Amino acid sequence: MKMSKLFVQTLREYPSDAEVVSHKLLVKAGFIRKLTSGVYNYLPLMWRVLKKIENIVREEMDRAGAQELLMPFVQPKELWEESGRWGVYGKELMRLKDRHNREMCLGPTHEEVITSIARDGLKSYKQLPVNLYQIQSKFRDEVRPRFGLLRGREFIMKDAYSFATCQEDLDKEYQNMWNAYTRIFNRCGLDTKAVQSDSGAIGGSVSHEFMVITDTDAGENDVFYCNDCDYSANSNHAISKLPEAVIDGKGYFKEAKVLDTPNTHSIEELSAFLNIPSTLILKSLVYIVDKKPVIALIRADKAVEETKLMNAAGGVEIRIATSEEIAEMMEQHGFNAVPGFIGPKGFEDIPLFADETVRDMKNYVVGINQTDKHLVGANHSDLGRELNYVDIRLVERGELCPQCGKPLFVTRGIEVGNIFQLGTKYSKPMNAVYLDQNGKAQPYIMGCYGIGISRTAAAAVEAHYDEHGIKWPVAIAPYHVVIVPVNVNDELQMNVAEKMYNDLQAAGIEVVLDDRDERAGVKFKDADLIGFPYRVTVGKTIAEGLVEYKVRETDEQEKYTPEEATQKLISSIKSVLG
RNA sequence: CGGGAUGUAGCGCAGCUUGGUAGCGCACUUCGCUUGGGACGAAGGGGUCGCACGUUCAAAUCGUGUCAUCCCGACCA
Repeated sequence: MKMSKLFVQTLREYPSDAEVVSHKLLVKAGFIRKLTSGVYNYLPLMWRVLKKIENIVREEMDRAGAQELLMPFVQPKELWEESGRWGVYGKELMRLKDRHNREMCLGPTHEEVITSIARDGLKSYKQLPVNLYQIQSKFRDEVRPRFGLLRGREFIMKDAYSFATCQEDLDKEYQNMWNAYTRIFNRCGLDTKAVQSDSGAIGGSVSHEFMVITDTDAGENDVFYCNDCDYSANSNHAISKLPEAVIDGKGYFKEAKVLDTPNTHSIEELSAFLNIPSTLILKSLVYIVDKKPVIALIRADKAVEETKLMNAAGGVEIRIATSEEIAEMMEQHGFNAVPGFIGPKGFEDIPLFADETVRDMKNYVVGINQTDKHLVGANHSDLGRELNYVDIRLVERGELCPQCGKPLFVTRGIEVGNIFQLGTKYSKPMNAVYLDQNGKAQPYIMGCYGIGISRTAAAAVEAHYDEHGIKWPVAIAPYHVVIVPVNVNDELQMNVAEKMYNDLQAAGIEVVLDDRDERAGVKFKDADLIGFPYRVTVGKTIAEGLVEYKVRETDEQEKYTPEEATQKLISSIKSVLG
């Protein structure tokens, strides 16, 4: 490709609306342009990158035995009613009506459609297991799109769905996809970590997310990991061991009694007033899950992880209750205490979840719904109901690995892929069944596996850049090499540059010849910004028969004859591409 | 949806307080000059000032409304 004809407009300045590196650089270097909020044009350079990622994904999925298909972008409401998600998916589901007033949606994911395909086509156990995938644009009407391609509303995704007759086959396919994902991200030049995660609205039980680790704002997830073993998890799913703590207050309280605790609205104030560690206080928190109140009990020095509580309560939406809502709840139950003095007793009709940290607490302090009073020396028998224990605790820095007991570390990550075990979450309600050996109808055991193609591209930029621009990994770079003749009016320089250009192209290398009549500085700036992995400069040293060879990633720089440089480029690039 | 801001040429911005010919830098076109890290000179092209209504002799500028975009909090590839 001749640079003079390449459709690209690099900018001198960063766009004013971009926050994160990948967004700034992709716009400045002329890869993308925003069309409307969260929706981007993929310009020719970007499209080449995306196609390369797609092809890597395609090759590895095919190699793993999956079959590609393509499903519609628009889906009918009826299917979503079958799965029960029309009502629960929320506003991210872009709903629309056709001219006959039939309700439709833009596909944010395709469990429903693939399940309907499967139940029509997979009638016998002899056809299973099967894994079907597609690469397609998705639309999710995100509340707040941001970070350019990292969180667009429209984005390109590879989504795969597996169907099996038993858990064992699902486990096998799950591992198979895990291995494929590891190969895919490696080939894309990305280091990823597979972390345990919450399964969210898509549902299911076991799931992992593939994270590109990046300690910048672009990483929207907190990842806890252990350096001594393989444990790692998204913060919404992480568990930990806690250091030893005082959880029996018998040294402080001889018997259970109500004590005046004036103005102790916070845990800090209460523990200071009573002169006890906060680990002896039982904290009662009120959340609103799907518009209904839920009480969470947890040891007072710890915080609640809302996603865990939401899952325990079986909801899809959670937030902490407002003080007005708490006041209303108090009133309905004949109390008038303010937040800070809430206790579980007297709210027997409200669902209650006690964190595991509560299980072994004894002779502790708890609110009794009376302002300026607490019950001290309390035990579970004083709470007025049986406690059901569940882990709803937010893991924090400094806690210990649940597997090996060493300290956990935390970092930020960009989620570029995930794998879920769905089980029969969709096949059962949608009556998607096959006949087993005994002729009996059985629902498929399903899994689903996603990769954000456009997000992976952006994550690659987050992981590979410097102050001059992008440093694309060779495997996904829009072009491998740029040849820069310093002076296009110098016949010798141009002849050498064109010969190398032709030779490299003949060898299957993707190369751009910067034939613009610009000063060298302009061409170098653009080459660095766009991020060509290799640059060859044909300048004055051609008089001695030498050209300059430069590697963008490492800044390694050498002088070679044109023939040597050509050979070196071919062998370096071929060794990466395999 | 709450809270904060911004809409003026492809990009980045000034002008608005105090109403009167729409400006600057980059990019683009032509010519000259220059050619190893975003040169220089000259001459050009390009704008419904987000939109609507209002006030006024006159609105980018004042008022009302509306739309869009961005940033901070709850979702997810």
